[in-house]
Amino acid sequence: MNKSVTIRDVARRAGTSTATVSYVLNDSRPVGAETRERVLQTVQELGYRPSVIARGLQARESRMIGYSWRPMPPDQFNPILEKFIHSMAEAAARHDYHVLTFPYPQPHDEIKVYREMVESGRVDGFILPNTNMNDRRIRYLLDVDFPFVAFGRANLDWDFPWVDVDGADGVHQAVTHLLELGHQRIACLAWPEPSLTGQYRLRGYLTAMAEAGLTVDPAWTIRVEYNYDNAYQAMQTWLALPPDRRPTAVMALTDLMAIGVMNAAADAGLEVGPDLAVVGFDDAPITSYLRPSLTSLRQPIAEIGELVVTMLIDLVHGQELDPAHVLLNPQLIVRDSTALSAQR
Amino acid sequence: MNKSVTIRDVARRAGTSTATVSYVLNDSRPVGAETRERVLQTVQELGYRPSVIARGLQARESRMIGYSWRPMPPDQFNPILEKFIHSMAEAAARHDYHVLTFPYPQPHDEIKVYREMVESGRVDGFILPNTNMNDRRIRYLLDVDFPFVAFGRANLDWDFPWVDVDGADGVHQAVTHLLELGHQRIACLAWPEPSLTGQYRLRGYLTAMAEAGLTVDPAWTIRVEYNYDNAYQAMQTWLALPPDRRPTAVMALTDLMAIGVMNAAADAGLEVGPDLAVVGFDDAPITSYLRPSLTSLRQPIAEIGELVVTMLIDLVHGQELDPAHVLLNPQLIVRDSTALSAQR
DNA sequence: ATAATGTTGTTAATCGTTTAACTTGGATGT
DNA sequence: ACATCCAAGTTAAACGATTAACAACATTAT
Repeated sequence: MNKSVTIRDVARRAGTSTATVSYVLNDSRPVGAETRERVLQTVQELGYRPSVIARGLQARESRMIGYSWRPMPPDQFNPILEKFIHSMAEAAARHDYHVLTFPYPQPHDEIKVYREMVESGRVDGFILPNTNMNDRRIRYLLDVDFPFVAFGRANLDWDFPWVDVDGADGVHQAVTHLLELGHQRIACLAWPEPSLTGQYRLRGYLTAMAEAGLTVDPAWTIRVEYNYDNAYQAMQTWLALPPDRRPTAVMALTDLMAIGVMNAAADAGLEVGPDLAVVGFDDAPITSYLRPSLTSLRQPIAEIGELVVTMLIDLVHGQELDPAHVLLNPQLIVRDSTALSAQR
Repeated sequence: MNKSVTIRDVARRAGTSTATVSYVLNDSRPVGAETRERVLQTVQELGYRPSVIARGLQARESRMIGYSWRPMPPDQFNPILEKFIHSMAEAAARHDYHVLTFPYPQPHDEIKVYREMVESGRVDGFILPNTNMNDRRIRYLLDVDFPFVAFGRANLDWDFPWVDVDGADGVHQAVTHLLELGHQRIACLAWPEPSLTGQYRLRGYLTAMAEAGLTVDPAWTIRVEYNYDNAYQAMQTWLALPPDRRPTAVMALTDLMAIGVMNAAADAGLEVGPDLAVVGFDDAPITSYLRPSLTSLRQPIAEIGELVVTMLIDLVHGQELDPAHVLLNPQLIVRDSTALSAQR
């Protein structure tokens, strides 16, 4: 690890003061053409690069964006994480920022960990995923007035910048698609009450059904914690309903739950597609390789990653956010799990 | 964003010098009990927390670990990334380090991006995934003597610290399992020649077959670029072989390729498991939900993440690495895709 | 001719820590 | 009684940049 070259080395070798070197490098004040050339030349020769730390101290900034996500249990997957981080990292790099990932805090330690980051000057702002009502992280950051942009919404009366996917619209699209296919008894495999995202998505289901003038059998909505087994069992519950109440289509709030539904149906001898339509949410890469392939809702993850980061950087620079709230529509990707006739 | 409180504020309020505050906080020199108490008290009151940037400047360190991975195309998935980053972030945090993720450089820009990180003092070291022979990143970091730990191996004559999963052992385990089930015509769906990981895994196949005294039909090894379609087509090629040369089992080098194989077989009317055994690699969460569920090799990802980070931190602190090279065995998870009789 | 202005450079303070070197006053040893 | 040593502080110099304030000199205006 070779001793790193500092601005002083450059100045000495170029026969100028460090100030001049700095002015040249940052174009922050005119410098005589000749001197300028000499400095640039020397910078090249020595391979000098300013220390981001020293710069950070002077400018009181870290040029780091904090990001922490709720890790999945080993039997589940997060189909969007990779793309999300990567698009954030890319957008950040374009502005000379970087993404700092830190472990998700234990339930009641959130504040402690975030506070640490804030007070030690580790980061200039945060991107917050997995938001929910009364989110303690949001509450804290609002209280101390620290820059952040959320991926997801929270309390309506909290004013903070966010970007979110319109789950209601997505599910509405999907259910409308099912209705157009002729389905009437459509079920929705939802999440427990407290999940805000779950609420929005469920609302999309309910409004689509209402718009179609259909009465929704309460049995068609089952709320379960997010995992495979719960989804599998939920489908079994539906299969046990009398034929005239049994759903012919299921809207599942995630792909993994949709897979549970598909497998339960297949195990009961149904053919997914013709006998039972299934739609998922997230459009995980695996969906297209499943048999049958799974109709799902694709979130514009790359766009969101890019957006939250550029918004955050604007915010850090003290700018007002033009739209401080952005709601993006997911895209319905129709595959075989909602096909009326057998595939292949 | 409240004006942050500095060590000077603490010193003034506690009626001492900043040096004393620093000594108290770092336990770097004895301080009188009374003064010590007063300082700690004041730190509490003001909620003071040292600036990591100022510290970094003084100590010439960033306490950041750089990590960049090759992103997957949208139709593929990286089943281990999330767990890996998270375990790294966790291990790092325990030592007051953090993980900085940056976008994967374009093929010939690797050095540029890494050099930037090194020379600007952004990070104190790197974790390098997706290594390969003649890896430019490794070559560069070795040349400038900058700390890093690789997840994966490279040229045998390059001396650098790494942790890797023993792909040869993993595939050997799997093929042995297939042999024990009575399979003799076992195929291997491999990667193009240049992939070092691919070479190791393929070797495991060849040695297992050799140990069993079986002659390997050259047609049983097909090398393809990593994706679903190529795997699907490879299986079709095998199915077109005359019955006495047609494989009854396939070892695929990744789960996604295994899925391609399974689907091609199913489409050809075979029942995966009884008619054709399939084994994958990585044990993606999805494997257990596939029909049939997929036998696969699980890598100890969390352990690796923890290991590479602690090794790197030792390295950064100038310590010699006890074992500078660690080879971990994957674990074979047997599921239905290698079951002899139909499932359920 | 003199003042005002512009150009190009330097000096030195600053950001928030750490830490080597110094001060002070008391205790200890002979 | 006097040198020595120790304990417990403080002072000030880094670390590597940025930048306000100043200086020197040339140019232009009056």
